[in-house]
Amino acid sequence: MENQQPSLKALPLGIRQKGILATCNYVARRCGVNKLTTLAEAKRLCPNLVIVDGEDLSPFRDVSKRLYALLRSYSWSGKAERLGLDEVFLDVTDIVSYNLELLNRNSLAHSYFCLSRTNPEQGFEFDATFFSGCVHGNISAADAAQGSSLDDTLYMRLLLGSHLASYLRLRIENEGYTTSCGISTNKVLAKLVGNKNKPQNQTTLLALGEDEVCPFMDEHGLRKVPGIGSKITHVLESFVLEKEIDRDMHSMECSVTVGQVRTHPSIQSPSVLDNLLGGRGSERGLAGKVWALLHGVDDTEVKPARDVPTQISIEDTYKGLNEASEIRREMSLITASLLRRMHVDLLEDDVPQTQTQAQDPASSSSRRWLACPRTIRLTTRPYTSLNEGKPYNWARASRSTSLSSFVFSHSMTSEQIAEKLVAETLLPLFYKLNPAPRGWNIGLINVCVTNISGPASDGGAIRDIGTMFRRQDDVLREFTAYDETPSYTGTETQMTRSAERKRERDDEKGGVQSVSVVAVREGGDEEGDDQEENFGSDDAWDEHHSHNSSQEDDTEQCPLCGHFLPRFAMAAHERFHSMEMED
DNA sequence: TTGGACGAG
DNA sequence: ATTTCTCGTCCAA
Repeated sequence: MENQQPSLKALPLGIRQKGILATCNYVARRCGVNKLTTLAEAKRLCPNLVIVDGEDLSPFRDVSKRLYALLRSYSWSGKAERLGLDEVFLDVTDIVSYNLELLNRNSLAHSYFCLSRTNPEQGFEFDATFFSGCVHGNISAADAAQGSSLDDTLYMRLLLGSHLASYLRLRIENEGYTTSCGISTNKVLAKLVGNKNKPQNQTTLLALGEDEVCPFMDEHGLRKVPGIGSKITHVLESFVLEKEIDRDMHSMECSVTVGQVRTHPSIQSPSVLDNLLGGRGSERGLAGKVWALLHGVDDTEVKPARDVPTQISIEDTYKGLNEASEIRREMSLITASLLRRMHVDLLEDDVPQTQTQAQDPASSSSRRWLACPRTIRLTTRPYTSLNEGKPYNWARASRSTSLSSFVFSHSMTSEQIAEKLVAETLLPLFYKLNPAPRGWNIGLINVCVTNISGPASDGGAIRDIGTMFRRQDDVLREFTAYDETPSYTGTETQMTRSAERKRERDDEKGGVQSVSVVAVREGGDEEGDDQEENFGSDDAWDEHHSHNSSQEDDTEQCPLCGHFLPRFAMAAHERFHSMEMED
C-alpha cells in the first residue's frame, strides 16, 4: 500500500479486516496500535490513523511473490522457507562456506563476496574487518575467543552472513521496501535476534557457544519464542509460578521468561517437561523440542522453496447465518473466490512467449495446471455471541471429500464450476456437518482445497527431475532478464557443517510462494555432515527443454491424467473423463 | 485418509 | 468486539 501511495509512508496505516486491524505499519505501532486491535480502539489511540480495507489481500500476495522470488534467486541450496506473507528463512550455509574459502586473510578490508559459483563476476566488494549492520552480543569477548580458541570460522561465517544480508536487503530496498533481518546459526536464533532492530535494520547474533546463547534466550519472554505458543506457555507459566494462571491464555504478554523456566530447579531435564506437556498428542517430540528451544537449539531445516502451496483456503465470518439460502449464497461467493486463487496459484504463468495464442480468446483457458488439489474440505464454526462461551471457541468442525475433476475443466466457466461444486460437493458436506434441519447459527465458513500434487495423478511424486530443474532455471532467467541480477545454472548442492541461516523480513509485505515447479525434494540431508546431491545432468536438462517447447505450440495438457493432446481433441478427452467419473 | 489441535503471520 | 484469514505440521482414530 505504502508503495503505491508513497505519501502514506509517513502516516499511521492500518489494514482492516472486519472490525479489527489485521496489521499496521510502524508509524501506527508507535501510537500503541497493534495487530488485532479493534477498529474503535485503534481510532481512539490514533485518531488520524489511515485505514485501508484488507478484505482482498491480492496486492500483498503479489508483492510477497515478487520479493520471495528475488530472495530465492540468490539461494544456491534452494532452501528458502516462507513464513507468512512477509518473512523468509534462507539457509545460506553453502554460499557462506564458499566465500569463507575465498577470503584473503591478508587483506580482509578489500574482500569480494561471490554470489555465483559459476560466474566470478557476480558479487560485491565488502570490508571483512567488521560486521555489517547491528551486532548483538559481546564483540570483544567473542573477539578474544577468536584469537585463542578454535572457532574463528564461526565468527567469520557470521560476519560473511551479515554482509550477504545487507546486500540482499539492499536489493529489496531498491524495489521500494524496507526490511529487517536476523543472522544466526539456526532459525529460532535468527528470528529472535532479527527482532532487535526492527523495522529497518539487521542484527547478527554473535554467540559462539552455549555460554552465550543461553543468556540471549533467557531474557526473552516465553511466549516470544517461536514454536512456543499459548498452550505451552500457559502450562509452563502456571508451573513456575506455582499457581493456575487464570488470565486469558491468548494475551500475548507472559511475565515468565525463558530463563525462569530454564533455570527452574524442577526443570533440569526434558523428562520433566514431558510430564508437564505430556497430556495430549504430540507426545513424541514435544518435550525435547521445547527443551531445545529454551536453550536456543533448533535443528529444524530451512525448508526447500515451494512453487505451489500445499493448501488454499478461503473463509469468511458471519454473525450467525440461519437461512439455507444465505448459506448457499455465501458458499458460492467463497467458492468463486477460491477458484480465482487456484487460477493464480496453480495455473501456469501466462507467459508472453508464444505469439500464436496471444489473441486467441480461449488462450486464457489453455494454461496448464501446475498442480491439482485432490481434496476439498468444508469447515464451519457456530457463531458465538460475545458472552456466551468463555472458553476458546475454536470449535471448528470440518468434513472433506475428494475434489471432482470438473473443477479443472477448460470448457466450463468459473461460474458454472462454482455452482456445480456448491451443489454437488459443498452442500452435501455442509449437511453432513450440520445435520440439524434448522437453526444453524453459522459464524464461519471455510472452504479449502488441499492434497495438492502434480497434474498427472501420480500421487505427487516428482518423477521428472529434468523438467523440474528446467522450470526452476526458467524462473531465474526470467528474473534476471529484467533485473540484471545474477542467476546460476548449476543445481548441484554442497553443504558443510555448522549450518548458518538467515531470515529476511519485509516490512508490511513480502514472503511468498512462487508459481513454477520445484516442489519438494525428497530425501533427507542429515544435519551436520556434508551433503552432496547430484541430479540433472546437462544432457537431461537440454533434452527436456527442447521436448517441452515443442509441445507448447499446438498441444495442451490434460489436468486429470497429464497427457498432452492436440487442442482440438481436448474437449472430447474431458468428456471421456467425466464419463469415467460417473461410476 | 480424515479431522482436530496447535502455532506461525 | 477478543476471534481475521490463512498456511503449515503433527497426532490419533
